[in-house]
Amino acid sequence: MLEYIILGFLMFGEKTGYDIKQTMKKSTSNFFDASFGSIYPTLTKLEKKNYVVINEVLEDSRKKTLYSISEAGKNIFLAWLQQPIEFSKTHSIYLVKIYFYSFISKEKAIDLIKDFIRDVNKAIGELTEIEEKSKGKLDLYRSSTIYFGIEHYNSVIKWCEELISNLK
Amino acid sequence: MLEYIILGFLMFGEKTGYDIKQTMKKSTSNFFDASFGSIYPTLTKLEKKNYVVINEVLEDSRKKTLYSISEAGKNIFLAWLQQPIEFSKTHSIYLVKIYFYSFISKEKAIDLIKDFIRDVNKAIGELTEIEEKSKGKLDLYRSSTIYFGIEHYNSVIKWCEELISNLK
DNA sequence: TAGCGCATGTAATATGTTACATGATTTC
DNA sequence: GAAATCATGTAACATATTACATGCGCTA
Repeated sequence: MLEYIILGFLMFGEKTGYDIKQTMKKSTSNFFDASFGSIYPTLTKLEKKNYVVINEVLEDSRKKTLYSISEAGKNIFLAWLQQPIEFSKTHSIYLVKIYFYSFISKEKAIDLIKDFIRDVNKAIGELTEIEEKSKGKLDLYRSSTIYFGIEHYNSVIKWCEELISNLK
Repeated sequence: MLEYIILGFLMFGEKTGYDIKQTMKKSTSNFFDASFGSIYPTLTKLEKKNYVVINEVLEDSRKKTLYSISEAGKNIFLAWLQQPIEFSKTHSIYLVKIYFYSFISKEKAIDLIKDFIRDVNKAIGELTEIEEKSKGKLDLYRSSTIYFGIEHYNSVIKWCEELISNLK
């Protein structure tokens, strides 16, 4: 999976491993993120498969390893992209915990859910900031996914609040 | 994670590994699921830690390995449950793909999104069936998570439709 | 008697995170 | 001169999936 996503980011232009991590943080992190510990080994793997090409440069007196996508890389990326969207059920650990809340007191449950709402609101704030900054810079698809994140988190909060009011 | 979730299911009563899988399918699979290949080894691990107790029985001339939660198991489960809900960003692979749709034609993108909507609708149908069957049988928390799934999928469809209409 | 559901389990494989390790450059 | 950011990478560890392997009991 990560292989394709990295290729996707390289479709927008050559990048270092560090750049990829930054781009993820500022764009897909609300629905997909990866660590350096997976990005660098994946880039090495992609290079061995000849899907990316390495270009060592000295930029601003700082040496960088720039990766760019090869023709073969573009081909397999586009083939993947045109395959049906796999409908994978979203792994939401927060729901799992709430699922079992009948085993704790109502008051404790409400407190925990309220704390959670605070965290979700924080995430909305971060995403809104990203949305503001990227205004006009992104294509419809990319800006829609950010918008989706905000909408989704809002619906999570709404659901939490309804749950609390039903509990009372 | 799975360790706690299995303990949670055992809080409702003793179960076999197979039972746990079935229960997940009929309750949490829209936001959390596990395979036999992870359930059985986890049960063994929990037994070694003395968090569950094994009870080999012969039920309907069929031998079963029933697991029940121990006092120690209840304690660590409840301790986990009362800790703050970790706000983990949801991993949604479908969004990743759509994020890169600027690299395919608008027509192709619309077709793929429409196919996806069909799959999501199918999932809503399955969840609605589960909701119908469990009506009145579940506590507020558990029924809320099912309701959440339906609401969430509906919002995914709404978002997809808006995206399509914006594309046109 | 074939196939399905019940029931348990292992091995190979995939996939990724966290922590560690290093070192340069830039900003305060 | 300290701290933050840029930049790359490895090793230990965690976690889970898929495929395989096995076998019983029920039903069409």
